[in-house]
Amino acid sequence: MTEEERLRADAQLNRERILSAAREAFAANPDASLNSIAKAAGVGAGTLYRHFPTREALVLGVYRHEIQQLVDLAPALLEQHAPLVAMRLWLDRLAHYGRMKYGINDVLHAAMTPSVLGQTYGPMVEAIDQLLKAAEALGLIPPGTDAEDLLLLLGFLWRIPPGPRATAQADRLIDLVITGLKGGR
Amino acid sequence: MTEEERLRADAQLNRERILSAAREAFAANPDASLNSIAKAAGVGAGTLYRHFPTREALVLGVYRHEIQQLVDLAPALLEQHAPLVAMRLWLDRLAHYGRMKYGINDVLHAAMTPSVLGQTYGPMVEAIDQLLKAAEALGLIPPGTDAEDLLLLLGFLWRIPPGPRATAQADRLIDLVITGLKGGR
DNA sequence: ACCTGAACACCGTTCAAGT
DNA sequence: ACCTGAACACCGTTCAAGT
Repeated sequence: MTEEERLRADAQLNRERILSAAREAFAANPDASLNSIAKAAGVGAGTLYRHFPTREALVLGVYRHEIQQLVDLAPALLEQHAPLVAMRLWLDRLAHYGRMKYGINDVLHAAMTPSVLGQTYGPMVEAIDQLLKAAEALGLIPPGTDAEDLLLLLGFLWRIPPGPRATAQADRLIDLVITGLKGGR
Repeated sequence: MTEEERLRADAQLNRERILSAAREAFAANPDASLNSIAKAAGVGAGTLYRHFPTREALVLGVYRHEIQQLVDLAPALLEQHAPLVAMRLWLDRLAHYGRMKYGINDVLHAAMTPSVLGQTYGPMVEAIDQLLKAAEALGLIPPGTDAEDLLLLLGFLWRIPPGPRATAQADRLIDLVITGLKGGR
């Protein structure tokens, strides 16, 4: 990233310290306070706020790579599988992220909101759109399903109550969604 | 309610003052602080906390009647319409609640969580179950869909971004869900 | 039996002062 | 140009003291 290069050396170091401390803190407790993260990072509160003006921005910074992996996975799956199989596998992967307790729930929620910082929202929608378009092209689903609609619908994935039944419930609901997508075909 | 009758007269009055103040406060701002609500109700903070130990409990108290109306609506609709039509109308109503900005989003979220205070969760699941069972009985949908699954899935209704497109988006997604329920029939 | 409201620990956010 | 950290206003929650 060019933006990162332009930072002064100490600023760059602080940024990495904050991200590292936040990663640990969120893993232990998704609601960790920003002040406590700043302290753990050995950094003034104001420094954290300049690097990450909002809580969402910080969470997004922490999970940037994970989200990118998810986005990159869509075209990769489409190369190796039939569209609806790729869709299914991608949704399983999304559900997997939803189930980890790293507080990634919040980030995906943030990634789902077409907010100002939505550098992540766009790519997520695009990934889903690729999957939809591939299935449409083969006539597997009726055309016209909106990728943003689907992303909104998929929000249930990170609200599944944790526990041994979580995976089965996710599977059942993904089945229902895919059936809905096929629209009677 | 027998419990309410057993309250001392002043306690009963305070309870009503709190609910009334909370209703107004939440209408203006769903994130209104509990202290500010206690002050607006002319009541000590401790009093609010004894009546409603958690924020959820207070929000639930405020919207108790609205939720009850929604629950009662399911059997009423089933008497006058075919099961899938009743389902559709009920979901429209649910979406309508989701769209009002009264902070009812929070309450429905609370009503969806099988939490300790779930006096509302049970009835909501039951209402959905009635709609599902009626459709199953006529073979309109395959048997076995779990009402709790469906309620979880429906969470998108109160996360629809407000605006002129909200209604249309809700309609599209409800269509998709109903198609998914029908499972190819 | 119920209520009050000061007090506590903590939160997000800002900003003067430093380097 | 960037950082520090005290300070501010506010939060949820508790609990001794009242009636």
